[in-house]
Amino acid sequence: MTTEEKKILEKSYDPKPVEAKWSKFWLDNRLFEGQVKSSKPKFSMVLPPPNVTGVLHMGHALCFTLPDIIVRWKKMQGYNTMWLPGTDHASIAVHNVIEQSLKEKGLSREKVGREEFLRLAWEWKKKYGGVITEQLKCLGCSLDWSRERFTLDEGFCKAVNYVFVSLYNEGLIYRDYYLVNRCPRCQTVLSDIEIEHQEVKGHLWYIRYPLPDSSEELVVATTRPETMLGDTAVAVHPDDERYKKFHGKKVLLPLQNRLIPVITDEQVERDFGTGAVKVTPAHDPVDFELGKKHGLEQIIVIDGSGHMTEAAGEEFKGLDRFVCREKVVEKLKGLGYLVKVEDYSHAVGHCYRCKTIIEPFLSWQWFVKIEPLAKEAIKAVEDGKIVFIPENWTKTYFDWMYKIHDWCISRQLWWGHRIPAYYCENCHHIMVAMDKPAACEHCGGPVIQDEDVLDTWFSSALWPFATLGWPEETEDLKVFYPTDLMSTGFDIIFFWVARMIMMGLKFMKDVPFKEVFINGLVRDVKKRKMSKSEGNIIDPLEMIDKYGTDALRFTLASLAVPGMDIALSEERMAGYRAFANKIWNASRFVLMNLSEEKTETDPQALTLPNRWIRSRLTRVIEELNDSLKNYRFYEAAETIYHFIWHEFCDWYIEFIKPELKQGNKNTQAMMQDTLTQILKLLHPFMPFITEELWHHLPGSGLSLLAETWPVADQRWLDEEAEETMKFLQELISEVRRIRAENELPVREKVNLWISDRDKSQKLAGAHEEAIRLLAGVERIEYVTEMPSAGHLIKGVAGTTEIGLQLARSIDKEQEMERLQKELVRLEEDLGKLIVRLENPDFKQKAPQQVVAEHEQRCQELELKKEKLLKSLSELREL
RNA sequence: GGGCGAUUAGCUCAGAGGCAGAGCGCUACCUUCACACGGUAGAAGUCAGAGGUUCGAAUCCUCUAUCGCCCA
Repeated sequence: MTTEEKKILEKSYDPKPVEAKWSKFWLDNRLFEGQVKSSKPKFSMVLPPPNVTGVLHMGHALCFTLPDIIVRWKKMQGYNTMWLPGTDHASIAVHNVIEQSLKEKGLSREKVGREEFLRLAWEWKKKYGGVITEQLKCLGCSLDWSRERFTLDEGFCKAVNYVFVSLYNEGLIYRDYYLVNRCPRCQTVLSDIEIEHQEVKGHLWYIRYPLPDSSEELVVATTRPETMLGDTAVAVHPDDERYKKFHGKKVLLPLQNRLIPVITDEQVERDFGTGAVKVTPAHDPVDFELGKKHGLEQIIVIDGSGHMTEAAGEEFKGLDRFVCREKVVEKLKGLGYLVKVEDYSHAVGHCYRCKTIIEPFLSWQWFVKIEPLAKEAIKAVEDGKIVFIPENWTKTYFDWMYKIHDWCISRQLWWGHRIPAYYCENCHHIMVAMDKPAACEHCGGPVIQDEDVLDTWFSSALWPFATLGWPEETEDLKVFYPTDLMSTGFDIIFFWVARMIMMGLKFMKDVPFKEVFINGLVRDVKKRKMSKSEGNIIDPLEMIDKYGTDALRFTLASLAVPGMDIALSEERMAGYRAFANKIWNASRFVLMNLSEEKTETDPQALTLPNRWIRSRLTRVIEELNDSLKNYRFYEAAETIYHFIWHEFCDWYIEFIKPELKQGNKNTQAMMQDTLTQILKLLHPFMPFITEELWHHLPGSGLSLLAETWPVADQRWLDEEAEETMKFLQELISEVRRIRAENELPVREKVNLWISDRDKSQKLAGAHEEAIRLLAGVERIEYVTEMPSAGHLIKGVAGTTEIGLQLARSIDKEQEMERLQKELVRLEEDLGKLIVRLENPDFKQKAPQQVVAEHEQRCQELELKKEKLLKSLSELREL
């Protein structure tokens, strides 16, 4: 930048050109890339890969901004940082997109075939898969794009196959004929955790199952009458007196005219319905277990698309399951089998992708035997090798891990990692291998590969190490695994975090990350989930357009209280846009007041405001480090915000104006240096504006990101400067307050009297110019004896009495009223203190320091009260 | 049914034993020379309710109410 460009700043900050410039600059200069060979300590992370189908939403914005703050902070602290980005192939989501587009053309996946379908999917990925990554770059995240990965790229496929084969060979992956959750719309099975339970208002139908050749009958209650077509038993509790006479008998299944046994099992809940339940092993998870235990036949009456099968009977075959329900009920009613109907609400499983009601479905599927893996994963957290932040998520994690079910990993989809299992067409022998066997290892017959693909989460579970080149022994793997931090939402602790821990421990023999930071959900201002149907989505790109990326990032950081959901408000964002503008203008002021030649600071000759701001800065650095170390982003944001606006701008800059006017070079240099430190501290939160401003300062280098993080040098701490400054601030504020209360316009200059002459002259004497400027004062008098209240308007700064001399005369009544009001307020505070101090228990039991603080405060208030009373009596005597 | 969290200024939220806080909004004054996306000053609270522990509770414990989320 030329000197000319450096000098001139626009009057207000325009984020757009600045953001475009620096995001390109950072990438061009490869500032985000991790180094394989480096003497620095490493800090690595992997980005939770967004779906290729994704468009950037606030959840992403939050989940990516927070760790970016950490990465930039770490990098400036001298770490070799590496944050690996990438995308997830999102099996079901892409599958649905392609199927939809086929449907629009009057085609279906069956019609075009697997090969063509996959060709279309890859084409789609090429075209749209980069959208989300481009949007990510807008956020200014310091991601190492040279290491970008995709869960379906070549290396990843190899890793996935390797894992599948290994686990199979160890007996941790098996194939079973099992009742699984199937989405009839997506036409695939889903794992247990892909099911969302929702309360649904339904009915409880009571159906009569008669005993043949008898007038007796059993009445069963069910929420799904259509499944009765597949009943193979009725179950009662063995101790249920009502039904003892039915033990060992058979009942007639209406509509189907089959005889089914009455079985007894302790699992049966006697309180549910009539205490007798129908058993449909092929269509209900509980009944499935019951059926296995009692050796019952499994009759499939509903197929994978939610339609009735042949086994349901001629009359119902081909009907949709819900149409069939109505028909069955109607039929039962007509034949007198329906006893009654009750309203009943119960939880029903829905597909997490398309919200269709799940159908339990009996079929051959692949499973991961999870217990041995979960055991290690539990231990790692118990041993503190992985820490959840906030820690209450640990409990949730354990709760889930202890009652974990085997994981159904096969999906009846085409887009994804095809299961590396092969079947002999002759003898049906199963072979699991990295590559397709030429022929059956038993009989030499031809082999075909399993049609199904793996659950998307199976591959994402390998993300922290497969992205680093595993199963090859790469340098990246050696340097960057295990990663240091995983930042993600609580909604995928089970889907993803737990499984990464299991797979990492299994295949890398080490945890995939040391800390898991769980951020909240981003909600709208009314705390509702953002959703398209509600129309309450706040689009991050729109916000960036309106307020700038830095403002968006700062808003998210300031609202990120660990463990809490975020209610995002646009007003707040506008506030932080103003903050960006404030920094812009503070920098503008600094630039306008720098002299041409380069100056060095002389720490020995610093004036009060400089000593004060450096002392404060030192404390702020400590506070920031502490907040960031503990992921208290909101706290860090508040600290830096307050420091910049209300200390650096409101007091420091205002205070040094006289010194600058006098051409104090030392102050100039100090001001510039302080601004530099501030820009560094703010950089992780607001990378764009800070980078831009820093480049305007003389002596800047390649990038602020490559600079070192400020160190809290204890030598800068200056109690005396802070004390003096506090007095001057109180003094100035008190004058301003009195001015405002007496409606004195700025132009009407007043004279200021300050008591305690020796002390106050020592504190304020050197800063009269600043006091005059900030308080609108003409002449300052230091006195030992204050003139009486009739001549001055009185106030107290700290414990020092002050008085303002007006050009016009004082309104006695008004002034008395003002003082009276203040006296009342003061006495209230004092009263509370005295009550406490007069309590002997307090003095005895409270810590000495607390007692001392109370006593000191009490004395101060007493002094103040005395002065107020004196002023009042003086006025009264007038 | 089990679990987790919330309830503090008009709004959004901090605070986790020792003076009740911030931002926005509101009121009044101010276009003073970095900034009106600004400055100065101000008003605004039964810290959901009831008990308890403590010298002292918004903060710890128990219960209640309301709202939200997760799991079954």
